[in-house]
Amino acid sequence: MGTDPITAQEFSPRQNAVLEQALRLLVEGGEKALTTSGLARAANCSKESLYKWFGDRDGLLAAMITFQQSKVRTFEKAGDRVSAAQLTDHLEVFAHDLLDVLAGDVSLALNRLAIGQASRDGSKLGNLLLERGRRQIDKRARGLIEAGRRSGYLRFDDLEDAYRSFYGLIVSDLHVRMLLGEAQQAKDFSARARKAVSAFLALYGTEKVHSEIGGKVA
Amino acid sequence: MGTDPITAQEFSPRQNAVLEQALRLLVEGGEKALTTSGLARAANCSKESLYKWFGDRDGLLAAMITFQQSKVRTFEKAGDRVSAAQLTDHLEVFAHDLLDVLAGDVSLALNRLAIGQASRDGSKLGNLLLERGRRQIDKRARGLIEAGRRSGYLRFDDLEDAYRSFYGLIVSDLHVRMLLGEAQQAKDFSARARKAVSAFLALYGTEKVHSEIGGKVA
DNA sequence: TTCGAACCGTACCGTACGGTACATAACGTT
DNA sequence: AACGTTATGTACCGTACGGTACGGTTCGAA
Repeated sequence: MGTDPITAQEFSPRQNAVLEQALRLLVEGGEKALTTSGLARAANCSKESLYKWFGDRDGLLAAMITFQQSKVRTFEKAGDRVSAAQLTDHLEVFAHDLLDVLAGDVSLALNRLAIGQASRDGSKLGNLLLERGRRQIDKRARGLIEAGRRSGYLRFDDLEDAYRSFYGLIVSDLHVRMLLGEAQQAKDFSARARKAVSAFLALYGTEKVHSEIGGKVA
Repeated sequence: MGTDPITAQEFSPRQNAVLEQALRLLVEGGEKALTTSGLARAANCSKESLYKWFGDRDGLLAAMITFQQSKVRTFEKAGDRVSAAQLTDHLEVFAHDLLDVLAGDVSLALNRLAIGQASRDGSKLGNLLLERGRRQIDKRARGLIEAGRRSGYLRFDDLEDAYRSFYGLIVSDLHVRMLLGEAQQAKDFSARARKAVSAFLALYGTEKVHSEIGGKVA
C-alpha cells in the first residue's frame, strides 16, 4: 500500500490496457463519452475494479494523464558543443517535435479535459499536465539554447525570456486554436519550424552564427 | 420569428440580465455550476423562459458568447501615418490590451467552456469564439502593423507571418497556462508587452525605426 | 483438491440534470 | 372591466451518471 497509484511510475499491464481504452474513448468522444460504465464495457473489466484501482473518477483521469506521459519519454541528448548547422538543426527538430506533440489527438484531448475541469478541481489535472508533461520539453529546449550560448552562437540575458520567445515564435496561438477545435489547416510543421528558428536566430543569434549560416535565412 | 437569437446583435434587457447572471455562474463555478435550474433561480426567471429565449442549453451557451462579445467592442483607430514613438506606443498598448483580455476571468471561463465542448458540438462554440471575438483583435493588430510598414518602420513579406510572430512573442504559452488554471504569477503585463514589442521591432523593424528609438530598446 | 484472492458482469441505488407542462400572476390594450 | 400576452414558480418526467453490492468465475498457491 506504500505506492500511491498516482505517483507510481507504472501500472499493472491490465491497468495499462484499461487506461489505453480510456484514452481511446476520450479521444473519440470527449469527456462525456468517458463514463465509468462505458469504460468498463469497452475494456472488459468491472466497474468495481475501476474504483478499486483508481479510487474514483478523478483518480482515473489523473491516472490517464500520468499513463500517457509515461509513454512519451522525451530523451535529451544536448551536446555540450555544437556547430552552427547542428544548432539550427536541433532547434528545428525541437520545434517540429513540439508542434507534433501539441497537435497529437491524445494530447489535445487530455488538455481539453484538464482545461474543462480547471475551475472544478482547483487545477489538479492542469498542474499534473504542466509539471509532468511540460517539464521534459522545457528541459530539452533549455539545454539546446544553453548549448548554443556556450558555443557562442546565441546571446541573451535571461534564459527564460529567450525560451519564452522561442516557444511563442513556434506555437503562437496555434495550440489554443487547435484546442478550440478549429479545422486544422495544412499542418506544414516543417515550414513553421524553419520560420520560427530563423526568427529566433535573428533575435538571439550572434554575428558568428549569422556568418556561418548566411544565406539560409530568408 | 425572422431574427435568430444567435445572430441578433442584441437581446432584450431582461435577457441581458439573465445572460449576465449566467456568466457570473460560469465564472464562479465552471460549466457544472451553470445549470438551467440554477440559472433560473439566480436570475429570478423561469426555466420555461430560458428555453423559449435560447432554445436549449447549447443555445444559451452560444448566446452567452455573443452577449459577452457584444460588450467588449474593440475600437480601431489606426492612423494612416505614425511616428516611431507612436508606433511603439500603439504596439505596446495593443499587447497590454491583448494580455488583459486573455487574462480576464470571463474570457477564460468562456474559452474553457468552448474548449471543453470542442469534441462534442463540432467546435460550434469554438468557432463562434474565434470568428466573432478574435476577428476584432486581429483587425486592430493588422492595421497597426500595416501602418508601421507604410511609415517605413516595419519590413516584412507576409503580414500574417509578422502578426503571428508578434502574437507569439506577446502571449507565448501564457494563455494555455492560464486556461489550465496555473496559479497566476505576477501578471506584470506592462513589462511583458514592452519586451514583446522590443523583440518584434528587432525582428521586423527597419533601420529607420531603430535609429529613431535607439536607446529605448534594451 | 481445496482455499483464497482477484476479477467480471450485472443489477441496483440515489441523485441531479435537461427539458416539458401547468397553474398563476403582472400588465398593457381596447 | 375583460382580454391576450408574457413571464414566474413549481411540479414533474425520463434519463443517465457515479458509486456500491453481490453472485459467479478464473486461477495460482498450498
